Amino acid sequence: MTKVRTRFAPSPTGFPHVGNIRTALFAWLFARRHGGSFIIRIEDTDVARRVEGAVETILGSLRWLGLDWDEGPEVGGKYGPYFQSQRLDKYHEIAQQLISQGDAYHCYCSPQRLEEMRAEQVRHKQPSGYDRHCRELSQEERTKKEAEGIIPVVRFKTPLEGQTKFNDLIWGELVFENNTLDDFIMLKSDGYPTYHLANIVDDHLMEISHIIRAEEWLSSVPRHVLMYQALGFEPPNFAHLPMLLGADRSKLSKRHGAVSITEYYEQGYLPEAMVNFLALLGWSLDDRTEILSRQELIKNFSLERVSRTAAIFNRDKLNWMNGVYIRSLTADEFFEAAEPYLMMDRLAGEAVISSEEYVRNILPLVQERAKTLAEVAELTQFFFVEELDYAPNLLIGKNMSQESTSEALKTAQPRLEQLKVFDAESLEALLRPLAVELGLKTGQLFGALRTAVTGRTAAPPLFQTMAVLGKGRCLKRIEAALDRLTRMSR
RNA sequence: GGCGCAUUCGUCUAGGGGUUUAGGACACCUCCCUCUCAAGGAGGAGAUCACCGGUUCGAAUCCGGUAUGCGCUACCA
Repeated sequence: MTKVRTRFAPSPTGFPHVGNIRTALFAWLFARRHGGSFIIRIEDTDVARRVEGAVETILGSLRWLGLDWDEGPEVGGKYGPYFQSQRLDKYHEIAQQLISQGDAYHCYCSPQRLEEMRAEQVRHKQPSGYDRHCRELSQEERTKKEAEGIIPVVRFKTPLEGQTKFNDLIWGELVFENNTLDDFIMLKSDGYPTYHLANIVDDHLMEISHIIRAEEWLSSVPRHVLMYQALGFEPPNFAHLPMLLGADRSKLSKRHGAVSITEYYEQGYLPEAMVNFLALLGWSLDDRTEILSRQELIKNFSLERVSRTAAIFNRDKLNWMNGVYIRSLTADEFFEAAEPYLMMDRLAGEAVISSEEYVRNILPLVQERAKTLAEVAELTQFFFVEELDYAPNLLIGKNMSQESTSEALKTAQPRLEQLKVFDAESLEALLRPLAVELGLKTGQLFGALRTAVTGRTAAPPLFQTMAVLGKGRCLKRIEAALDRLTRMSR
């Protein structure tokens, strides 16, 4: 195989869609798997849809996921420039060449005429497509149009008959009848190329070996192949990836929830989990392996194992996988990962700054309970608040009354007070026998204490939680709990 | 309307003529562990392999048709 060169060619028209990022991942994996190059090319040929800052966001997302590029924005490369808006001369040159060869022509049709033509076609339920009105214009007709000041577009002169065949690494051999293709626009009247022109020119000039992109481009391939043929260029290999769908099986879009990869960062998904999850959307190693590290992914990735059916983005599975990755972190790594999210919360953020040690003690208690990093601040909130806020009846456990609960807490109070070493072992050694003494089940006593101390019925294990909280806070909270209980009876 | 593609548990998927009582994972349910929640362990339920026909001794796997879905059909990518 010749040197592998793949590219990711986003257009900066908005946020980085997870579907696009998945495409980037596959192209990156393929390049890395074969020791090739991964190139980023910005397809900014649609002036009207260009969005400020989009390029930065896209690049930032790739960096976050660890998808590094060998050529492209910021790093340069000998095939640059990597922004199509800076390569206009190349497209004009090729367009001119095709015109001279008789493989392309100027079209002076107005948008209105095209629109009417389309409406007419729809009305008569005819195949849509350009009617080739300007295909055989004479020199005089053209000079006349030019004199009128009409700026033409350039259309490709698609062969009227014959077939165009090509092989796709994922879909196999595909055949299209040329007469179902119309004379598409290559160069717009604003001087910018359309996707089709810019794409084939750049992929050729940049010596791209494998075009790995989404399935939605599959039906454009014959057009591209026709252009490659007219130009005498060797077409690259094609590999079209199956689509990513929303839960209702329609193209993944905003109404399906988070579609921008940036939202996954914001919600606290780990890049490793995201990469692993995305890789499994349309690709699999075998019938059982789910968790694969970046290195394993690179080592095993192959286009042969890419599926041909569209995949629905399954949020539940992502959550599970993110949990797996969170649990695999060391305490230090988890702290590093969670810190930025903690900083976004006022109380947790203050704690990180004023007593990092305290926070470092807290985090292990929620690590195996968190599905996302953004969740950590919420899970640990009770460690940071001054006053707990909860419904008093949460203190009263199963088969317990207000009195028995008060009694239990009151008995525990002085004993905790007297405890010399306030760690998990000592607490357990103290509280288990206490439950027996009070004639309570451990769940009853511990439940009351848990609510008193955390304000919740679901929390990390009690003894560790109390130990981290410290004797002072625990006693204060138990006192507050007793207050609530007595206030209840009035 | 035309062209193209796809269709295996709710979801992601394995399996590509006999080894399949169609395997795994998420989600769901039960039980175990257990101070709650998680995590972990053991089970369970869940797929007439879209449908119809054909080829074959034998089809989820090959072929044809139908249905459904998706993509393209822009001076958007």
